[in-house]
Amino acid sequence: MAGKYKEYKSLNFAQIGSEILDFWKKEKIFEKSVTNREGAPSFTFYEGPPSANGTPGIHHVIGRTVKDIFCRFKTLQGYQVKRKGGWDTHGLPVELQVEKQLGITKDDIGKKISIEEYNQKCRETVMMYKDQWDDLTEKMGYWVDLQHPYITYSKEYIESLWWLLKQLYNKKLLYKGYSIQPFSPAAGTGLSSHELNLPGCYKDVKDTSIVAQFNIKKDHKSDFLFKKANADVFILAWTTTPWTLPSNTALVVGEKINYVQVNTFNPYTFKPVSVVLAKDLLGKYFSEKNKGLKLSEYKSGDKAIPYEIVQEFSGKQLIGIKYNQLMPYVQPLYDAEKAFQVVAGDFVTTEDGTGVVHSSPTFGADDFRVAKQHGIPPLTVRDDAGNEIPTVDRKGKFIREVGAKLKEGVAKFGIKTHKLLDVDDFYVKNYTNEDETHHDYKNTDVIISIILKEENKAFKVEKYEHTYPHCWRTDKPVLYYPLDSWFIKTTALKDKMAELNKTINWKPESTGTGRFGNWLENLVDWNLSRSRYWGTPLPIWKTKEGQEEICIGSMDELTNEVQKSIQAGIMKAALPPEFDLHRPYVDDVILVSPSGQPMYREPDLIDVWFDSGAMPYAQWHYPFENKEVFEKNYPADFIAEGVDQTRGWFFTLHAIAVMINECSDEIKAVNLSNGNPGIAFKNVISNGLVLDKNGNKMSKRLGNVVNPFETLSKYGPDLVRWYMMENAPPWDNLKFDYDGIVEVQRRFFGTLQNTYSFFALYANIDGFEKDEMNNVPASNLSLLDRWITSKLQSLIVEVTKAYDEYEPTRAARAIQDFVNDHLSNWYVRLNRKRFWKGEFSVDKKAAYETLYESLMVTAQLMSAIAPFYAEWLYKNLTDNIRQKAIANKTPLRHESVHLTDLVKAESSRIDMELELSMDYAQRICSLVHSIRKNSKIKVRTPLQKILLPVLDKSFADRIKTVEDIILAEVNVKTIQYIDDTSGVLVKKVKPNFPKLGKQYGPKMKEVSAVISSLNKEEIQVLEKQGALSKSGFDLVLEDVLISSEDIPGWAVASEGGLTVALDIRVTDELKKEGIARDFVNRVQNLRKEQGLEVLDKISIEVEKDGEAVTAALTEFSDYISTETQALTLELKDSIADATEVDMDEFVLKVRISVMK
RNA sequence: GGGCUUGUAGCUCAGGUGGUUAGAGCGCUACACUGAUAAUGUAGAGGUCCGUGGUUCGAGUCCACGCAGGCCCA
Repeated sequence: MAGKYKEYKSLNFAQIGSEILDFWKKEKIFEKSVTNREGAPSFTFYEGPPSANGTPGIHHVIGRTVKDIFCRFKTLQGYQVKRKGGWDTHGLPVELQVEKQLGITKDDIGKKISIEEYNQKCRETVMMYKDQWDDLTEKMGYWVDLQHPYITYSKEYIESLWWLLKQLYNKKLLYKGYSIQPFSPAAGTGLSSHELNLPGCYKDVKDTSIVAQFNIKKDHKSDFLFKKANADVFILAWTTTPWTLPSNTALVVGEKINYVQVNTFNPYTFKPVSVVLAKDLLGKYFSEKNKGLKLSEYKSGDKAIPYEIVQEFSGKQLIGIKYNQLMPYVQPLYDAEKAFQVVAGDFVTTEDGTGVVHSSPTFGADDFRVAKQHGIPPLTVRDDAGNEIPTVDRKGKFIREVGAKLKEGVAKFGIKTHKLLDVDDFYVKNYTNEDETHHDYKNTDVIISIILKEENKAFKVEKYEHTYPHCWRTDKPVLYYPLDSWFIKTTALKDKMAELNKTINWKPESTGTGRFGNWLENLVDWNLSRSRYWGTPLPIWKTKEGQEEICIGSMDELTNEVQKSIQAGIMKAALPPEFDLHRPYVDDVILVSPSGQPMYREPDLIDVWFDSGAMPYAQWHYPFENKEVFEKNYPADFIAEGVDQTRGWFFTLHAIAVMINECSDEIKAVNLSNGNPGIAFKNVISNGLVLDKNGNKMSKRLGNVVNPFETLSKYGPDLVRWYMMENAPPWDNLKFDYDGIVEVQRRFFGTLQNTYSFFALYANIDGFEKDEMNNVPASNLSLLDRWITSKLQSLIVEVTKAYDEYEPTRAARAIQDFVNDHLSNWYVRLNRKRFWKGEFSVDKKAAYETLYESLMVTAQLMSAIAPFYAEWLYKNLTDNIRQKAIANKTPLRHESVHLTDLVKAESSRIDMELELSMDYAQRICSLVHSIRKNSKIKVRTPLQKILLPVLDKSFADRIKTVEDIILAEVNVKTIQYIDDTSGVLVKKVKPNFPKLGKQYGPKMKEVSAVISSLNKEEIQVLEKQGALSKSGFDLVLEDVLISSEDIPGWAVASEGGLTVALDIRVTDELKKEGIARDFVNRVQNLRKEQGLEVLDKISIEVEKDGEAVTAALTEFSDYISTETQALTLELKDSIADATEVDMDEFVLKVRISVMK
């Protein structure tokens, strides 16, 4: 014998984890799983790079389990799955961590610390927790190439990024524009969102707020407003920043908000006006107590102003309406015909103001975005150099054109100010430290409101307290201000992106169509610029005046340009070979323009999301190296990350892929040959969050954070992985509960382990050894063997389908149901005797082989989710025949389950009829058990018969094939099939609602009443002739569902259309047999108590006790002897040292002894 | 505020296209079984299917409006 199957007293899943891990490492199984498939079709997976400057958490375990599952399964299916690890190394989090470590701020960079030192520190810090990450990756069994990862800060990676950017640049998809960002005029610098979140930045301040009147132009769209108006019609819009009113170019309403038109009077000029505002905000401006006042009776100057609501309508009706510019000081530079109209925006609320938002595209991010979407121009002018600038300069002061108009207004309306204000004195906030305590001091907002009041353009002016951000350096108010930025023109390919998105298989679908799809529809250009230090530099050089520029797309190109620069006498020396592309070195490179001017690099870095989104190309240093590898692995078949990556990595991958397909002929050719319409990934799973067991977010503050390392080492990786996949689909949030892991262990792994132990125990006793070359022919398999084999084949089909459809939960549950319900609780339980009884026959061999195959295939199917235990199981099943398998080149020659080829389902071995029959058998047994239970008759007492109502012949035929199994399982002698001829069966009918509903609809109640009223004869007619007319309804057989009535006088149970009756009369004969079986049970218990081996033979002595017992033991003595391995069974008058055994109804004295 | 999403037994989850007794596992209780025994079977208790309206002969399922949680974005 080559070797026994290993038997285990107890099982430690964590220990299995570490043992298998050692095996994998020692034998390089992961490496082999990739190299083994050389030449096979490739399945491409892209690893989204984590950042190693934070520690990994439990949520990384679920994300990486999802990734790992499909890579492993595809390998099992025969694909080659290369998976390169990667690290995200740039960006703000790294910078912040360094600043925290060094105790510095951004301001100190270039002063206390050089950019060079700072970036060096970033480079060191970024891999701070790499060891922990690698450790987690390994321990949880996530197979990814950690030896050759891509690193986003590497020179090669950056070169690929530059190449990509240059492709975009060449097609004019990379351009310089502006975006609205927080800006501090006092400090003269932009602020990051992080800086705005510093404590104390948001302060409560009192500002002048204005509800301004925007005068509507009459046209076909606005006509409905003029029909009800008594005067000019105005839309009311509220602002807390009156200084933005001169640059207003649009009004924004909510499409779903309800608005009203009100005829009333202006409270400052007392002129009649007709105003439009949100219905919900009416009460803010019109007092209920003035409701009764008549408009006709109003006299100028009256404090109580009458009003009349003349109509109500939705915001939708206001869209497209034009109005006269409120403060016509400066005209738009372009698209003037689009300016000054009403548009819809999703950010409009009815919490404050008027339900209408005044929009100034140059000074508000929302405003800017909405204006872009609707093609509304900003209000800008050209400066002396010809650049487009907003109406407020970088010092926070109105430009002269506006200043001049304001100065006129001050003079015209005689506004008193603390000093003479000239055209250059109108600062929008007090940035010049004017004396605010001066009694005539008026800030610009106040001056604007006075002018508007005088001009009948202000409906209400009041001080308003709100929180407003301030610059942490200067303590002065921040402005939202247009700042230069480089953009990728994603809007140019917006439709293409949306269209191609439809070719991507999203799990769950809603993330793709909803979250991602909607996001694409509302796409704005991608702001690429970051004013930082540690990141990929923008490869664009410009002359001082900005007339000439160049975008560099490779190291060669840069070297070349530097050479030119040296020749022009600008640069002194060529770049060293190890030249670092980061700041500050790259900033020292000064190139020369065609006209001989020096060109300086644009100081921006690019958004780190571009780094990660470019990984399909940059991970291979494409197109400078590895072209073939890239071509073979583009696009990805599969990616997976958290749902929070939807607008992050998922977007940048998609956006870059779609754009580069348009920009690069090379990529286009690759896509063409790969049949790729231009996407970066075909299938994507976006997994949910991991919450604590109560559904709360994990946080350090709440102290409910689950440590992944502790969890893995306590339960072992497989239990954790299985639990995460089996419990709920990964895209649902997971309520992480240790109890769930314990349950998985007991319910699934425990059962599977028991099944293996059972196999090993008896296989070793019988000396069974798997022989791949010599299997029992199918014709020698028992019914149950064929059944579980069929189930197993069906399982392969089902699990393969689930994995192919990226449904890991369905796969896990199917495997689990197979093992628990079918393999363990039915096949093994019903077959136990076959394994321990008798000689090593063909039938016994068939049983071993069937169970063996079930376990082996289970190991394969589960190996993607629980790779360690599956490996362990596989090795226990196959290690002893490895050498033979290698010699014979049979499937089990592989040392690891992860190197095997998945067994293919054979349809010839699937027997759906049998599966169906067995399903009936299981259900009938359950019903009989339930009757026994209710009648208090234990299973050891045999019963005479089961009555089974038969409604159609095929049902009876099915049951007959599994009759023996049912009878043995529930200890009953026969099944009697009863049909119409028996006279016992009473049929009843029920309406077949789905069918009838379509036909009768509203008459449903009548029909079902008629059907319920059918008597026995009528049912018979319907059944025989297939049709019946009653009460005006023509019924056919398909209109009803026939089932069996309870059988009078019998113990009956029914469930799901299946009815079973049981003869519960216990005859003397049955009673005796029951006693014999009880006796066997007691003897077995004694054997066990006395610690006998399974193979020990015994002799039994029993003290005589009444007729019934004597008769039972005599009559069934052969049976008893066989069951208990007794050589003799003697009835004696008295026995010394006898054990008293309780037989429920009486006590027997028994002695057993071992026979040598 | 917007987009997406979740809400079914004490807990974790199933419940194509609407069809009349809403299921499983765990947990709990009781009984049984016993050559897998730290396993197994059966039964019992446990539900306003988040709420309110609507469509329909019929709604856990479809629609509308809410409520509560989550994510992303403002």
